[in-house]
Amino acid sequence: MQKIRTFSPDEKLVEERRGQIISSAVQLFAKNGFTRTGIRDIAKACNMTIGNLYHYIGKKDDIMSMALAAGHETNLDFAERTNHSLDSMGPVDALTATISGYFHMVDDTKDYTNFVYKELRSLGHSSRQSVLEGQLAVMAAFENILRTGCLDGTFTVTDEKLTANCIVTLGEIWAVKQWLFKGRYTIDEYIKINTAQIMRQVLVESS
Amino acid sequence: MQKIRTFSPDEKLVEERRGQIISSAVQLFAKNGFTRTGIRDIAKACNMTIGNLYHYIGKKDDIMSMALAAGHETNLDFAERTNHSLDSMGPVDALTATISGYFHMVDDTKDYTNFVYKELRSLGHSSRQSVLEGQLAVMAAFENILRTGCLDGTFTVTDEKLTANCIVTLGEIWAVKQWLFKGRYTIDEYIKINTAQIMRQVLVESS
Amino acid sequence: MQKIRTFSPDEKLVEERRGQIISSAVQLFAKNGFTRTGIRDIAKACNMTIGNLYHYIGKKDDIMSMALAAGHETNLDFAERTNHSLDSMGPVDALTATISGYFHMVDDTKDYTNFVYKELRSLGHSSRQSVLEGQLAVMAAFENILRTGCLDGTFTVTDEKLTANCIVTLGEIWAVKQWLFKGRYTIDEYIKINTAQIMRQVLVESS
Amino acid sequence: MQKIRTFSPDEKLVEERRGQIISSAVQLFAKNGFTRTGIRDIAKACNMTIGNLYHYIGKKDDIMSMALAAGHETNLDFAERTNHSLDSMGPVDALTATISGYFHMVDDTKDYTNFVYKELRSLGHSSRQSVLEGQLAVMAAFENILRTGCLDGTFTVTDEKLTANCIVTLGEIWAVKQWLFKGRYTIDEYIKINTAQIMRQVLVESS
DNA sequence: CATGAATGAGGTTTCATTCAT
DNA sequence: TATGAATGAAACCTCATTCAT
Repeated sequence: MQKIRTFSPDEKLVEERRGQIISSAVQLFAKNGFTRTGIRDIAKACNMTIGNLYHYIGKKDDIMSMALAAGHETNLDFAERTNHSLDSMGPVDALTATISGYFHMVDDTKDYTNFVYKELRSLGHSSRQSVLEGQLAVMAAFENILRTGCLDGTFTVTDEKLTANCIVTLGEIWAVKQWLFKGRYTIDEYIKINTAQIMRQVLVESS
Repeated sequence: MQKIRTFSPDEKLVEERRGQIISSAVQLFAKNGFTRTGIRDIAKACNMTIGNLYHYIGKKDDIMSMALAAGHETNLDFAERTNHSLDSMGPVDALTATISGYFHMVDDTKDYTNFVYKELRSLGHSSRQSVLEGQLAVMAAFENILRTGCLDGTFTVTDEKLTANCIVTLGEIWAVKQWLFKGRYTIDEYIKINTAQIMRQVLVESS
Repeated sequence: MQKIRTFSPDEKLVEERRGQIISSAVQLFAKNGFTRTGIRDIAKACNMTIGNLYHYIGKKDDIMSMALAAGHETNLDFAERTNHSLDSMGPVDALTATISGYFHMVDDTKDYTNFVYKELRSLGHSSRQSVLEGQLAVMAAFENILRTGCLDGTFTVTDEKLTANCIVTLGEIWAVKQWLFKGRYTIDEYIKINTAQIMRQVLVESS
Repeated sequence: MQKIRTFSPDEKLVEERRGQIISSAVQLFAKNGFTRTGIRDIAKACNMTIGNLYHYIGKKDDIMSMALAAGHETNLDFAERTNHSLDSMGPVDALTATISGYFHMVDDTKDYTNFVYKELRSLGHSSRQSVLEGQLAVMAAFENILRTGCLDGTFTVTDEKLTANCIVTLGEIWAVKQWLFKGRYTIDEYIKINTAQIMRQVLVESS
């Protein structure tokens, strides 16, 4: 988590420029992958010259680190918020709300999800660990809801880990398989159908 | 599907060498991505010299094309075999067998699956179409079973496409998220649990 | 010796700023060389911003020119003072005093000496000529003393040029080979021993 | 002392090409310094293309390392040979022969000497130590002769280290101050005069 | 059939210099 | 007078591909 080199003393500006860089870059990374995306492409995409871009980063890899860090934080935040949802709701509502929240989050950060699917396996050890940590936190949040539901008899689940993974994956796949869903479903329809299916899986059968 | 250049007239040898090249390359592509994998790495991995390797391919891209073509064929074969399964079994058995068959196939070709997840979005239009066609064929096979089951009252499914996608995805994810499953489940356990879950989703509730 | 561009009409200030710039820069040039020393490093070392620094110089090369000019002047001054020393002293005292004066001067301007040793060969023709002229002036001053001593029978020297060069070099080497002398000799010890050795070389043997 | 990357398995060729590279590069480094010398310049100087040059080195720095290593070895060899000279000669002959040998060696490797004078201060710690070690070995060889001569009453020297340094420096300066000597002295004349001077310094005065 | 040295275009990165504020 | 963001040329380095042996 070391500081990234910059030549500018103006922290506000640095933050702003880095934001532009990351969001342009993640789009390109998601489409073409890290290696195929040239610095020139990134610079062009965020209307900077190459030289200027390098005032805000130290090297190309830094862009990836920053993008991963941002996504990681988003995941941790989501997990934290989710863990509070059980305070005010029953398991069924909590699960419904969390699925919807997660799927919407994925929809808002499609590029990040695709980028991670593309690059995860080629990341260095520490970056990779950090990404996985974020994903595990989200899964743990779902597991928590499922476990609570099992304890009070609302849900019946053989293996919470696997079910949580299934839910998370269905969300991610929305971003990853856009080619399949585009034009067929809106995100809300997709959520509705999948939520129904998931509920069929986990709810105790009411005779 | 244009012919790939070779300098050798011996088709047997060409076939053999290309097989070596593809299987070495797909491993590397899955781990490091196409661009990060150098011709040198591929040559080393299959114990050829660069010069010799270039006797059997025309350019680096050809290796990718060949790998994709091989995967495509595997998918089409699988779909075809599956479509015959209903001739001799009921929908429940057919679904169970097909899930198992598909998941095992993914397990046997993990590298290919990861490679596709990594590179699909950066492929050129025609290669991409061809890959998607293969995936759709597999999905269609599952849809076919589900639809048959619905017609005879065994299954109840809101949206066959989505359910088929869910099944296929759960299979692929076995390869893609090895970091999550490794050491926790064997492929057979994974199949068993997921099959059970899927059945809960699609089987008509027997009161 | 063309004028160096400045945006400031205040000559006092220009002079002052340039002094700061040169002394910071020469230190860095001596350690890292001209090319490896960035404008940024120089600006930081003299607590200016890049923009401000460029108000007092036209281009990076100007800093080098100014540094060389300053050293050149120091050399000429030294040579001039030396040429007067024979007016009031005999050759032995004059030589002793001049050696001491020269070695102390080198000690005071170590950075400049190292900088010249590093960069001399890569200078353009005219800068280079100017530096050499300064060095020759100093050598000539020593030659003059030696020649005078030879004429009056105090010294015996085969080749005044070479002996003068030897003396000057022993002085310069104090700055250049600091790694060898540091902690072993003070400048005054170094002067004492070397003076003795030089005297043994040049004094007529008194039987 | 780690191996330098090469793509060629032919060690003979690698050795040969590296020899060409080093000798071309050292010339350029001596004249323009390491940083000002571009890879293009080096490639041009040894009639290679940039790409081909990079088959025999890993990075520009490697060229410097190799050049330093070669010079280092030359120094150690010289020191070793010198240490045997006392076996068969008296101190006076040994000193005369060694001075001549050393000065000739410097003359043969002028570029290396100039290169070291230019770059020593900007080298990283370990390269630097290695160069200094070589220089100290040569100095120690001279010290050894001087000390032997003092013990048997032939020489009288106040400080062997300083005298050894003086001798070595006079040799190096032949390469460094070519501008001063060129056209005035041949290397043999330079050796003759300096040897005489040094002898005057170190020989016990015979009344 | 096999080899690997050679090529050169294109990628990333650095840095002196300018100029609007 | 002072600032530092922006520029773009040029540096280093990689790698797919060819071709003489």
